[in-house]
Amino acid sequence: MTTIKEVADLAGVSIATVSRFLNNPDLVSNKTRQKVEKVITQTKFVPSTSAKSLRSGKTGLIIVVIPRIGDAFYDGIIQSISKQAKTKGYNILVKEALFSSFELDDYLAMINSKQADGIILCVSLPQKVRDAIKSYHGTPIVMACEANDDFPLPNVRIDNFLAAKEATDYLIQLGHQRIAYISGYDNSSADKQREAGFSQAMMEAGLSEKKLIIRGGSTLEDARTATEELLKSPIKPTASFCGNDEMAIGVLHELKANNIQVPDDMSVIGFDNIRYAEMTTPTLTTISQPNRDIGTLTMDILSEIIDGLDKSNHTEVLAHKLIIRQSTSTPRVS
Amino acid sequence: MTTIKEVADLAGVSIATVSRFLNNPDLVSNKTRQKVEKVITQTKFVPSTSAKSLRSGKTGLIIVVIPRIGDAFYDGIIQSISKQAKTKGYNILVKEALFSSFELDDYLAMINSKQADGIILCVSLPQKVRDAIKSYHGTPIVMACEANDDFPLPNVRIDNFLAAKEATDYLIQLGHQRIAYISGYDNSSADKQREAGFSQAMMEAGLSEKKLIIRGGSTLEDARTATEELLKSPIKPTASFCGNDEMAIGVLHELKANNIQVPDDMSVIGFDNIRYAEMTTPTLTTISQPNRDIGTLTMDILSEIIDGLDKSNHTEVLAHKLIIRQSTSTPRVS
DNA sequence: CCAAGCTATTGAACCTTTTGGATAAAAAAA
DNA sequence: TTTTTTTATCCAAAAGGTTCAATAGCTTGG
Repeated sequence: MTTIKEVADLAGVSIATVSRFLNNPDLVSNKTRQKVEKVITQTKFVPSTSAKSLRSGKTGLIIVVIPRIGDAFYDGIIQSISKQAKTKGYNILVKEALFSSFELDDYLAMINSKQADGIILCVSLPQKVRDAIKSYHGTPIVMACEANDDFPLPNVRIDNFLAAKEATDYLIQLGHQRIAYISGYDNSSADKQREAGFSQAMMEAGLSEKKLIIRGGSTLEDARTATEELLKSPIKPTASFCGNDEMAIGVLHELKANNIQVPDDMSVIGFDNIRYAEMTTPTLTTISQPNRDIGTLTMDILSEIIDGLDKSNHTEVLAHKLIIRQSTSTPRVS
Repeated sequence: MTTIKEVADLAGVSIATVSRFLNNPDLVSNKTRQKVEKVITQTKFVPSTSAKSLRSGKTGLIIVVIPRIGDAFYDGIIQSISKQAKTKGYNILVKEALFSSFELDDYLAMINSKQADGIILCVSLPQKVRDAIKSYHGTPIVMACEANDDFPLPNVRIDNFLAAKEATDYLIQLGHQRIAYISGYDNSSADKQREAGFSQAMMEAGLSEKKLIIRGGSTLEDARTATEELLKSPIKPTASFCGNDEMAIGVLHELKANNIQVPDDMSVIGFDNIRYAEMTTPTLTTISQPNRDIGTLTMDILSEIIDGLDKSNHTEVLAHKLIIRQSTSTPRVS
């Protein structure tokens, strides 16, 4: 591993000059510039990340935390964050916070150890973590798609409450009365908001008695048990609204396995509009989040905070959209 | 940001002792241990990552490069790598190498700058990168699911050639003669192997004239143009074999949009057995890769290399499996 | 009671880079 | 030519840890 010192020696200059060549090339004369450049290319010198960031206090890195690698929803977000990050000179790395495999200590280390210049959270912080970092503030954080109310962090998202209410209103307007809400990721504030929006819509329609809330999750297994519960419920829902598309697709699959026709016997609505939502049979009615815009904006705000602007409590709410496809219809008259 | 010096001062000990408390607690007496512990918890001290790794030459980090966040196939791999990494004391971060957004310089920086203790590549290295690092060797690398032959790196994978040949043989055995191969990710050596296996099977069956090779990709858009090409081909295939499930699902969707019945008018086989493969209509025949085993083994080997063992050219080939579902059948007699 | 052997702690060197102040060399002004 | 200004380079001090060799304080054995 070549060091800056070796490069300096080989080029016959001081290490300060090499460093300048790397960071402020215009401050070094043409002649030396060439000498240094030659040595650097032939030694394949790359400055040590740790030394660089120890000295400068900058890592050039943004860590994005998502609940699960391979969840189609985060595709667009990551891509737009990545793109925007590049224009600001940052590199992004993704951390999976799957099923509490990412623990308190991991969070604290990430936040307090200057491992990155900024953090984008696409997950809600577990209670324990919130408690632990309540007063203190290390690495700047912005939340995307999520938000927590007891410990506010700047965030960019849609109005999950309103979106869920609209979706539920749509089902009600179609004539459904007995409707189930099947939740998504545990521990997601967005999911809680969605559930609240659902309940609100049911209440306003005077259907509170006929609502059913089922704990879903994010795997096929979760969908299976949720569907089971859905089908054996005495309320006999004619429609179900899922906390995310992943869950909705699982439910669709399970309903088919149980010979329940969608939408005739059961309408299904998802949330997120992932790319698979239009590839199911029937295609999935869902709510679309402007994920690329969320990503771009999140990165912009994070970058401003890193540059010293105070954006605490800053909240940006973008527009969602109900996408009507084939999985919803008026309930079959029985 | 508290530093080790501040902790030392507050606890009335030297920084060496604090460091020892952190890394070799058994070398420090009970009394001092308590003093230091108290100060650390109340100052919320977390050692600086960069200082630590600058001095020790270790980062405790493994970077995993995958083609795309949100590709369901990498789910299991990342989870198993993560789990195994944890037992070895490493933390993993994921880098998306999407569509050449991750360039030569990014690769070189990652490999040469000691940013991580090891790298797991779930993508093939672009030619330019291979050329650039041919002789030199920085951070240890192991490939998972992929391999490149001109510049061999230790790798863990299935026999993609054989798997593809088997899948094709299966179609032939069902009675298909005019078969298309629709490729997956560009630049994937695994995909090239699959195509070769397909061609071999067709040749051995004397069907080389009746084969069709279409450049697919990894997005719905790619699937759309590939399906278009598939349908207007003079060869009129009765079966198509896709380089990955993502593509196969897209093709399934496009065929449906064109009113082509699967499997009656067209059999479809995918590759990877992602979780959505059993949720499509019809469910997807595909080849399953033992992705969790691949992940675990890859991490084991990487860890050994980091510890100094020589595993260059080490190749581990695990068993794949053809999973027959509803998307394949004998061709309709016409 | 003293030499020898432990144990717990410390001081200082070191890892690699950035950067501000000092210096030398070159160019411009007097 | 001498003085001033500008430009290019260098020296050395950080940055926050780890670790080795040295030291101080105790205990043990003879």
